[in-house]
Amino acid sequence: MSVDRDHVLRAAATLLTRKATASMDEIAKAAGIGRATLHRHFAGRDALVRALEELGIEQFGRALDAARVDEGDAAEAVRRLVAEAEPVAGILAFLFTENQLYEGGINEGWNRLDARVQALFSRGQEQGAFRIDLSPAWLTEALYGLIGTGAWAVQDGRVAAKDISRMVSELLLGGAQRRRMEP
Amino acid sequence: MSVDRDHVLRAAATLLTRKATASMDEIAKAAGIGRATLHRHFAGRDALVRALEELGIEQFGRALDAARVDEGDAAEAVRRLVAEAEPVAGILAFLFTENQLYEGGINEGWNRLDARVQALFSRGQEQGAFRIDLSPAWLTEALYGLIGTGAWAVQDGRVAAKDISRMVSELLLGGAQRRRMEP
DNA sequence: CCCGAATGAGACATCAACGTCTCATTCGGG
DNA sequence: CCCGAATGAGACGTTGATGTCTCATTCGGG
Repeated sequence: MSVDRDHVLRAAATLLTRKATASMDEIAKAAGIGRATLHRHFAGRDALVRALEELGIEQFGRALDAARVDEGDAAEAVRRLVAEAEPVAGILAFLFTENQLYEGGINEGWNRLDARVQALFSRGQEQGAFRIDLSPAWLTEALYGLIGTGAWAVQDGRVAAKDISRMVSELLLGGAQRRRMEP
Repeated sequence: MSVDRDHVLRAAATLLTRKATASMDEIAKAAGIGRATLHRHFAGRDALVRALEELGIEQFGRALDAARVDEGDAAEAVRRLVAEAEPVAGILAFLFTENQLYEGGINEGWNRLDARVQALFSRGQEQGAFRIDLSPAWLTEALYGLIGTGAWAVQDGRVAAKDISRMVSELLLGGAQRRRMEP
């Protein structure tokens, strides 16, 4: 009987990824519960979005952990990160745009995650694996942007789901041009 | 006295890029006109967004023309396109997300533009300049996504405006890894 | 200079979503 | 089995945005 809070959040994330302006009623229906019950668990839309943000931060944090971004070859670490982040891509896409849509305080949790991603790119630069003419800050933005773009492309059927992780990491790391690594 | 329709659209684009949910009243104020006058020129919010879409399509079409994407080295053509598209980046970012936010028919005009961008990437692949394991469709999505991400990053001061064109095209073409072109 | 057209400010009704509340129903532990 | 807790459906008032309308003011061409 008791509503599974996590299940509701995941349903909300799935719907909001597809339609960021979905109403509380639509979210409730998508989660298979009544609107009143939704309000019993989340004080309001803001609270729901904030909870979703917490979930996204936690999940992406786990992805960073699972990808062991501090270990081994930086490029491989980026590939692992993109792959681990794939299940959270939808939530990230929603939150990434949400932060642009509504002006308002950024959740402090993002700063920690941003720092870890930036550290990964910095490490890659220091090891000589990444070019230094693209700033870690921009590479971090691009990582988020490409993950979100990929999530939408899959959503709309423009790219196959099975390819998206490779498409994102390969583009981010190697770009569109044919290349050969330096010796 | 007569209101400059184009000026209103540009003001709306600037505001909506920063806050996609801005009300008609906010848009009117941003354009320096009264809300009633805004309604006299655009039947409603939908009409305004559609007009903005027309503007974006036209401007990006001009960017494609100016970049001469059918001529010369494909990589250089991409650089020219990104540079030419920079002034429209804000509108593109807004429309790109708008198309995700609200389900609804896509303006036919986008198909023509998409086709031209995809043709550019296909040409690059055929000439051996671009890798063939990233589909033109995905590269096109990535181009839009990175332009939008760049516009936001500049908006929020995370990347310097003067760098963004190079940041986008270099990442899109060369990726984050150090590389050397094939002989 | 003068009159018509366009504008700005604001009143007004409408509408959709929100948040709160009630009440009957249902689920599940004791 | 039974009672309490949780749920679903829906009514209700509120709020914010929308679209329409009026009216005084202002601009600019003739």
